[in-house]
This record gives sequence, C-alpha cells and structure tokens, in this order.
Amino acid sequence: MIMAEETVFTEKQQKAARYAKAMGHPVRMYVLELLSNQSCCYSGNLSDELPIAKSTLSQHLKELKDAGLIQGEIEAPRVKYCINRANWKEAQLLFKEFLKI
Amino acid sequence: MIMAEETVFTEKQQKAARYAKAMGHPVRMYVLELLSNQSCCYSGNLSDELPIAKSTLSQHLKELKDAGLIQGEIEAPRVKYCINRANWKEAQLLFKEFLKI
DNA sequence: ATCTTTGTTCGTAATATTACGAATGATAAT
DNA sequence: ATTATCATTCGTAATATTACGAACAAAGAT
Repeated sequence: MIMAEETVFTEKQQKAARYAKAMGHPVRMYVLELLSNQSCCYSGNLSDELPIAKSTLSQHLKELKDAGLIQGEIEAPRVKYCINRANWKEAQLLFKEFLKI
Repeated sequence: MIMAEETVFTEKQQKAARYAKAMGHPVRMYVLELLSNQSCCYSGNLSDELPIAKSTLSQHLKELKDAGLIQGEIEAPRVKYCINRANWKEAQLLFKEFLKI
C-alpha cells in the first residue's frame, strides 16, 4: 500500500484489516478455529489433517504468527502452536465493535 | 486454491474466510464501517474522503460486492452503495461463532 | 558420531492483489 | 443533439499470495 503517511484510517480499522487478512484463507481459518477451541497443537497434527504440503502449511502458520494471532514454541523436534491470547482478545474486541455484536 | 474436491473445510470456515478476505484491507474496512453505520452512501463521497484513485476505489467496491457484503444501485448518474443486510447478518453470525463473542 | 524425526527455508512458478491514468459508458441537464 | 457528471472498465505495472518439492536445520534417539 502506498497511500499518504497521514492516512484516513483509524488505528482500529488498520488493525482489524490486518487480522481479517490473516483470517482470509480457509487453511488459516481452520487453524485458528482449532487453536481457539483447544489449548494448543503440533504442526504435525495439522499437516496430517490438511490437504496441503508441509511447506505450504508452514507459510500459513508464519502468516498467522506475523499477524500476531498465534505463537509457536519449540518443543524439539516439534513445534507447539498456541493462540496468542492477548492479540486474540484484541481481535475479538475489534470485530465485536466493528460488527456490533 | 487447488486442494482436493472434498475439502477438509466446513462451509462455515469457507464462508468466514471469504468474508474475512473481503475485510482484509483498510479501504474496505473503512467502507464497511461507514455503510454499516449509516444507511447508504455514494461512491463520490467515498472518493472524496479516501486517498486513492477513483478507479482503485471502484475495484475495492467490486470486491465487496463480489463477496456479497455490499450492493450498489444505480441512481444515475451516481451509484448508491448500501450494506447487503442479509449477508452482513450472516457475517456477523459467522464471526460471532468463530470468535465466540 | 550417525540416523531419524520434525519443521522451516529456499527456489520457483502461477495467479491474485493493489494501484494508476486513460478510455469508455450511462444518464441527466442544457 | 451536445455537453456535463459520475462511475466503471481497460490496459498496465509492481508486488503479494499460494503452492509445491528439494534442501537444510535442530535436536533427540541409537
């Protein structure tokens, strides 16, 4: 996005858009739904369930991480992924406000 | 997306992802917020407020229309855009469920 | 020390997104 | 009929996304 420094957009709009973008793919929706329901999971579990290459899954997980919605901690040789509770809560609030629900 | 015919994803996940994707840009977030608050608006109003070319705005509006979140009716020579109430409600429900709020 | 397991990163390709200005279309006003 | 207004579509370019398999990295098990 180029768009002038002093944007017209509120901080909230930009944050909500960022989260929405991260949610904007079935694979990432699937992961988020799973992780928000149970505590955590291993990348391998997801890989077994999803019809995509491991490397592709890694990319999606990275996007969710970059957006701040999940976090991964190494539990060698595996990686345990969990929801990032703080940001998840923020996303909940933002969408609650935005959607007025 | 290629991914096998019989996807692992639920209808809800796919729909929610579709809506989320449409919301995943500040301009579109801005438009949605405006339209969900007031009844309707004209493309020109948006164009005045937003730091993007008219043609770019048109593209964003088309995306929101294609996702089903807004609808435009011609009121020549202008176009009046409104929220698509039915689908907006569906999106509210989907996100409510997804985010558990 | 080597092998195994697990995930990420790299290299690559196809497609989608975002953006602009110019051209076009559609209708109202003159 | 011509002109003015408003918005979309077209043509184009730069960048991002999505996907794959191969190569690599990290750490536990043998």
